[in-house]
Amino acid sequence: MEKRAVKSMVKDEKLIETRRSQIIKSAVTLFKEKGFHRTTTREIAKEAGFSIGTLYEYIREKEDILYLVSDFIYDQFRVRMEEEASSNLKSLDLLHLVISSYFKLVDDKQDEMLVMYQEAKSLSKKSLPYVLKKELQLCAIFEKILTRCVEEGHFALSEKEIKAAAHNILVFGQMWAFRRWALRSIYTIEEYTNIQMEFIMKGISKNNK
Amino acid sequence: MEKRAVKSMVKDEKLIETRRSQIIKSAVTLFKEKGFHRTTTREIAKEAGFSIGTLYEYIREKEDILYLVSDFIYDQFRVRMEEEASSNLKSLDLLHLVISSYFKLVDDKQDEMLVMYQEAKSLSKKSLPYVLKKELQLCAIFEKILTRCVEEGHFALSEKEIKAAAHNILVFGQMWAFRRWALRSIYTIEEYTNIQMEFIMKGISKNNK
Amino acid sequence: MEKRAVKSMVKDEKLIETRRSQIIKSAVTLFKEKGFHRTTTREIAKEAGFSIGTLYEYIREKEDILYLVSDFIYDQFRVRMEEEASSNLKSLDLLHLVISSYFKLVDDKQDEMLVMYQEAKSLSKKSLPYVLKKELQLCAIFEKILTRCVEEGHFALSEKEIKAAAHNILVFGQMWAFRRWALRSIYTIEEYTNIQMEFIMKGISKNNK
Amino acid sequence: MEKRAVKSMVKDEKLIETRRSQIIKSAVTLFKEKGFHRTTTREIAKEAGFSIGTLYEYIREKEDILYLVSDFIYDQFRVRMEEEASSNLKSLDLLHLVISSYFKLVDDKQDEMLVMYQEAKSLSKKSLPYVLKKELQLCAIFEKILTRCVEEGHFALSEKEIKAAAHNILVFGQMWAFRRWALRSIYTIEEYTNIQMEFIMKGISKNNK
DNA sequence: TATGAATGAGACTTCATTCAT
DNA sequence: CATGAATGAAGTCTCATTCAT
Repeated sequence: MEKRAVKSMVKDEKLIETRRSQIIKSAVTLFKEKGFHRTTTREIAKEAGFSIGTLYEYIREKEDILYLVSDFIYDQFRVRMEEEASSNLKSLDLLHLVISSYFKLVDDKQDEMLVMYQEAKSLSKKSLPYVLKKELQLCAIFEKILTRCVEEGHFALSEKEIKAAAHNILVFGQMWAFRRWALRSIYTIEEYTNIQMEFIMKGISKNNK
Repeated sequence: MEKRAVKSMVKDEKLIETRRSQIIKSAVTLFKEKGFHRTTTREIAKEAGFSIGTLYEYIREKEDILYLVSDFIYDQFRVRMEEEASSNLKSLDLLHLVISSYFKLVDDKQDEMLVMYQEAKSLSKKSLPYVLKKELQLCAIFEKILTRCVEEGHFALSEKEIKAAAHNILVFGQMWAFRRWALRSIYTIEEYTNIQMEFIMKGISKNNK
Repeated sequence: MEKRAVKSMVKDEKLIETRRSQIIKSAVTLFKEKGFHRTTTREIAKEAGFSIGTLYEYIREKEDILYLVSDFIYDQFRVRMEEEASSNLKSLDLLHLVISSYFKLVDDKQDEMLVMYQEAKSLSKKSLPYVLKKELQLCAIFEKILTRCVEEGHFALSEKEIKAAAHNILVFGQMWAFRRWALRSIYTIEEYTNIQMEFIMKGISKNNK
Repeated sequence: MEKRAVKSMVKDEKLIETRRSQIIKSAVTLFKEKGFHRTTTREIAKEAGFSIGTLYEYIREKEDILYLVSDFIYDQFRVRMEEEASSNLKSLDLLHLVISSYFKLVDDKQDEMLVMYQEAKSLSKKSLPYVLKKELQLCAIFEKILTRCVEEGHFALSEKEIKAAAHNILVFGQMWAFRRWALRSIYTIEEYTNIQMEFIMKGISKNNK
């Protein structure tokens, strides 16, 4: 199974989906502001426009909400990036494209990113593996493109170097969210993208050294 | 002032120092395990070996503990890295040295790092600026060395590129802690250091592109 | 606004009223016995027959209870006295009537009076003005009657003397509660009323001196 | 015994007296400001200029301080008033003199008065009788003078009326302290004294009615 | 299904009092 | 006699979760 099941008292699957997306939306708004621990379930229900009782019809415990949120955000990212990654471009161009649209996405979803990276550690042992797996899926997108680049001779990277590069790209995106307190006063997202893009491309380049 | 004052009811400065380092030690142990929010002040006091009353003789509120912990960890890093950074080496060698000892340090203090990066967001508006400043001080260490390298003609980097590079180096270190769930199964710290070192050095290198 | 708002988490206004009067009743009982400061919120909840959590659904903080109690007691007095004060009597008879029924009321609500006068000083800056205003409303009832008496030529009192007389009457009532340790062993309430009534009537009389 | 014994660990009686008057002075200052319950023993010790440990060498428990304070204030009043009461004047003049100097004293010691009347109810069962007795002693001063006045034919008052009058006088003084929130904006102490003096004198006068 | 009042464990924090130095 | 660090009981308040309606 790709997703961890979150038990609901309600049968109507459609309704579950509707309610849960309301929950997620409200939760993101609030977590952004005050973090997971300082947000109460009551607040989430209120923000979502229904009662605390109703909230608990769609989740079993507070932690479920954090999982739903994380899951949702990751899916958003994955879907968008897989879309880009399926473009019919030459591998090197694709790499550029996906990196820069990833950065753009991060800038767009800055708050969501922040929530995810700051609250992920609050996930229970039960949920964490699911979320980490999603992170690896994002990683895999870059790995695949990088592998193609290597296969097509653009770079000469070992397996491990490819993995490292993929992680690095991902983290460079996350940085823009979690270090925004420092970065935003120095760079626009375009500048940041350019500088990091060059850093990455040189960092995985062949010759040199 | 470099540090935020944390009020204590006790007068004996020596004792304050002793007790506070006991508090810090215990807090790190517990935060590591359960995070700041899930750790109770009672647990911290107990772990430190004294009563809850005594704990509150040395701090004013729970958040003080998080500040003390952050402050302590940053100081540890800064001191160690400033030591390294004052080595009498040629700039390029110094860069290598400081980066690799920084990575070693991160590996060593993995738990502390994790605590710091995961709980920093729980710091109050009051404490946060002090902690962010400390992060920038670490950043500055790398900036200085990079600037020297540029001045000595090893790289051709703009001001903004230097800053980006410094942040990147710092984050590559932090990654080892906060992505250890993925990285540790792929790399040893030495491998990780080598790969990232190469990535960095190429990333800031002159030619190529 | 005449009353300070006390926030409740509960929406049902009827229920709020019910619960709050339970709270007030319990609080009076306990404050009587041990005073505001020595009474715990837990005890109040228990006495009221619900849990501490429920108590806090109807108040925001302990001090709210004291305010509710004061407010309630004052209202009781005001309502009863305004009723009497609207009797269709000649002014002088009305004065006698209202004074003696006020004394009777004080005797009746001895405990409540005591609580109010002993704990009022524990009211926060936030609540105090509201309660003092209520005290002045009681005062005003006597002032009005006295003014009519003066207008009808029964007494010759200046504005300031009227105010003093009103305060004196009020305090003579309160005395019966807060000096009961001394007075009850000397007088019955009827005796006390008679003696003080004469004292008052002579005290504000015309001739003499 | 006139006074309740307050146990001390220290033998030197002189020292006990010195320290206790320091304690009383500090306590009055603080009680004035925040009341007995909100004042901590630590604060009292600090205000008095010695350590909490030392404080507890001279008292057994916090409540002792309240007793000492009450006892001290009453003594002040009694001493001053007995002085006045022993003047060689005709009874009626003496009554005027003692009443007006009592009112003056009350105005002078407004804060102490307030403390006493507001915190007395916090006295334990153990101390209360002693303090009430002191209040009765003050009462007795007026009773004695009034009795003389009656004996000398100035008024025609029964035993019970004398007692009531004495209580009334006392309470009129206290009022100036505990209703100062209302009275001070209407009267100066001289006005207040004059108005109440007339009220009292008429209130106990013979003829009329 | 939806509601929201009720619950109570448990969190943080204070402070009177003790006792070794 | 003086000190002040240590103690821990007890207080206020919060909030996730339940359940009758």
